[in-house]
Amino acid sequence: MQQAPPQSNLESARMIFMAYLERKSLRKTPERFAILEEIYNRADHFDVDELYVSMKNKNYQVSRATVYNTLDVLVDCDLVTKHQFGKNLAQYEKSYGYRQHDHLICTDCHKVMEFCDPRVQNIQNMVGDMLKFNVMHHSLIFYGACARDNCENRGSTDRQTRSKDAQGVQNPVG
Amino acid sequence: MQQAPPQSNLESARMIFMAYLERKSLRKTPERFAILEEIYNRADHFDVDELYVSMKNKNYQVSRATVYNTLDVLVDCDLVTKHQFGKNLAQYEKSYGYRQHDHLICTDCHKVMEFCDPRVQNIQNMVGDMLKFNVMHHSLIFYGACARDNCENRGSTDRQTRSKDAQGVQNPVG
DNA sequence: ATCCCTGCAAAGGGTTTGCAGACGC
DNA sequence: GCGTCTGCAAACCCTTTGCAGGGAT
Repeated sequence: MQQAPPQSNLESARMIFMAYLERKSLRKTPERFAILEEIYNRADHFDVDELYVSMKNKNYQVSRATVYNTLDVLVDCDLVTKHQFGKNLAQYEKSYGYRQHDHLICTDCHKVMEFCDPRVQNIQNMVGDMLKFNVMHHSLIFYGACARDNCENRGSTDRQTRSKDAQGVQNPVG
Repeated sequence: MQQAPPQSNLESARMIFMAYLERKSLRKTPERFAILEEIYNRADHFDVDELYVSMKNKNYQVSRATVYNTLDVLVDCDLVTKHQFGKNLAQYEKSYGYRQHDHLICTDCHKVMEFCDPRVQNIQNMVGDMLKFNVMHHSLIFYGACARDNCENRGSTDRQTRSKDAQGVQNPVG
């Protein structure tokens, strides 16, 4: 009657982070661990500002510069993945204990869905071999229209006028 | 002893563009066709500024605003594809008469290679069906290390200090 | 005590926008 | 002639950077 505690991933991540900082001779500051914790307590995707505001709302004092800096470190040790979902706004997502997956994005409402297909890995291996390329990771995104009844901006194909329709949305990743 | 004229794609593209502008009741300005021509005479990928400078160098008077505006229109009618190769700098590429392909990017020297694997299309179709998602297009990028002898920045894995190593390169797409 | 890391604010760089004049229709 | 498109420059927004003070080692 009980689920696996969501803390377990956080705990593992914390240990991995600790080891990484040690190995690289980086300092184990409280800010770095607080940011890691905040990320691993979140679901889905987020951008820098969402993370920053979220921590501010919990009265945790951090600066944007530190958030940026720490995210770089976390991406480097593979605890966080950075995405560029077609906008000029980096999106992040925890990656430890999260099964390998790729994304579908609705170009109307910007909803993000996930899927997993092992053939992607096969392609990656084969192409890497053929082109003598040591592939470390990949990004696969399908863009299209979702089937939600309440999908916003449905059929707004008119990007002729300089409008904010498809670009100015603050929270693209639901 | 003669190759297929590179103009043929340009001619087709021009006609498609013409029809599109007509259908959308947009104006057929000389700037729009000049930009289309410049793009279809280029090879590989480019960013907005490269295109802008390239036209300036040929003494063709255009403004950046018009380049941005026209690229939007061209992307909308599928004559040009827009990429976000992990940086905050949009890259573009002509897409008519160019076989469908995906990309490998060297994280050291930023060299871009292309490959084509039909299985990607299969995955796209299957995932779209399963998740009731009308997939229009996709982006698949493999990141890794190329095998070139003269690959720059090889092994610069230290992104700890705030450096420009992996980010500040001006011409990432060779 | 050292010097890396944080926080702040300013700078940077790509993209968007407002406005006036030009020109396709 | 009307209304859209262009060109210019300023505004915008995310991200990076410089610097001084603070805290991890």
